[in-house]
This record gives sequence, structure tokens and C-alpha cells, in this order.
Amino acid sequence: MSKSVLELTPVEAVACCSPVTREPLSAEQAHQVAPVLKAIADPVRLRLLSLIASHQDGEACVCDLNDAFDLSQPTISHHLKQLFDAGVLGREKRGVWVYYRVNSAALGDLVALLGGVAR
Amino acid sequence: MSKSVLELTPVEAVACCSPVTREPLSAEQAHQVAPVLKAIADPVRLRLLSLIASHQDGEACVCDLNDAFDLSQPTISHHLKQLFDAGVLGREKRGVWVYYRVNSAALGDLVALLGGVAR
DNA sequence: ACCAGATATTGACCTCTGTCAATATCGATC
DNA sequence: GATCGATATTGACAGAGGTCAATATCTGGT
Repeated sequence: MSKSVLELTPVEAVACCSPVTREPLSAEQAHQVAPVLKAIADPVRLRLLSLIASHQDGEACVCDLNDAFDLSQPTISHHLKQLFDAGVLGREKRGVWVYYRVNSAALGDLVALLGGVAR
Repeated sequence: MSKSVLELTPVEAVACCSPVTREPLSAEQAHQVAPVLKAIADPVRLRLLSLIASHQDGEACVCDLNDAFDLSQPTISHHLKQLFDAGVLGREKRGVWVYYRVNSAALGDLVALLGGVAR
């Protein structure tokens, strides 16, 4: 159920403690969370995220995603890598195609972290 | 109670509809939300946000904030402006001092928008 | 083995952004 | 109204980031 500390995503390790309202984030905590926010703080990547999340079965093939944008294939691949490296997306290769899906846990932790401030 | 459309923050205008899971964000919606995420997607600004949120009465004087960082005063001022321009912070000048407070509504909308993906 | 299609990587370019020093502005007090 | 302290603005610089063309890598079918 609960993972070892070493398996925690950066955001999990911070979100587990307390929302941002209660106690100021340490510099270290801030440096862990910021990259995840940076990953989704881009119009293209936000759309990628919502496209994948709202897609059939919660996963989407890169081929589908490419068509949704007026951008080159390498650029989309680059953005997907950003999201993957940040832990926001998971990927699975099936044959020739690569499928991405949203890592709900990572986003959930972000929401938990920000939720404290929100209300 | 409910504001005119013209008074809505960028995020409100998007979050009012449906979380990112249900339907893909339009390019326009993504361009409205991304800047707000960009504003908080920085270690210094994250700490500023949580410092202000967790401060006495939910507001903090710039003088307090400057001391919490190893950065020049103009740099902190710059970051506060970023957060203010994004609608994440409110500001009030009282005498010589300027007080910032977190705009809970704006952050709440963000959380609502991302919350759909999270669970 | 070869080829064709799907995705990733590299390298280059230009823009955007975080930072500081210097300076400006504003408000209170003497 | 001159001065001082608090905050903001400007200009400059270095580094990060988004984009593309070209190329590489992988996989399935012929």
C-alpha cells in the first residue's frame, strides 16, 4: 500500500507532510515540486495532458496526439518526454506504437499540495 | 455572488466548465491557464506563496519576505509581480509597507481544473 | 535481409526568464 | 521640503526552453 521512501515521486515526498498553507515550504521542497509544475505549465503540454486524460481508456497513442497539433513530430515527442520525466505521464510501448497515460497519483499530490492554499 | 464574465480570472473562465479529464482543453483555454501555472512553477515563487499563505492573517509584508531569501530585493519584487500579474496574489499598500495575500479563488480554480485528472 | 512507418534524439536557432546593480518612486517623519 | 527607508522599475547578462530539420532507432511485414 504505502511505498518505500525511495519510491516516492518528488511531489509525494512533499505532499505527504502538509499543504502549503500550514507551513512554508523549505527551499529543498520547493525545488522538488517546481519541476513538476513547470512540466504542466505550458499550453501544448496542458493540452497533451487533457487529451490523454480524456481519451478512450485514459491512454492515447502518440500518433493520435501528433495530429491534434500544428507542431512537428519531434516537438510533440519533446513535450511528452518533459511530462514523462516529470512523472506526470506513464508510457508503454505496444508494437510500433507508444501509449501514454496520466499518472493520477502525481497530479493528485500536486492538487493536495495546492489544495491547502486554495481554501 | 456570481461575477460577470468580464471579471473572471483566466482560470475561472476555464475551470467553470469541466475538469481536464472530461474534455480536452481547447488551444485557447490552454493559453489562458498555462501562465498561471507558469507563475507558480518556480521554486522561489512557490516558497513566496507558501510563506504568504502560512503567515499571520494570511498576509505578509514584503519586508518579511525579502529576509527569507538569499536574493536581492529587486528579484523578490520581480517574483511577487509575476504572481500578482497572474492573479495568484493580491496586494495592498498600507503606509510604507506593501502586503501580499494569496488569492484563494484563483488557486482553487486551478485545483478544480487539475482535480479532474487526479482521481 | 530489406523496407516502411512510428517514435526518439541531436544540433541549431531564437525567445523567454531569473538575477543583479543602478536608479526611480512613494510615504512618513523631522 | 529635505531626508530616509520601503518597494518598484530599468537595463544588462547568462542560462533555460520551445521549435524545427535532419537523423537515428526500433518494429512489423514483405
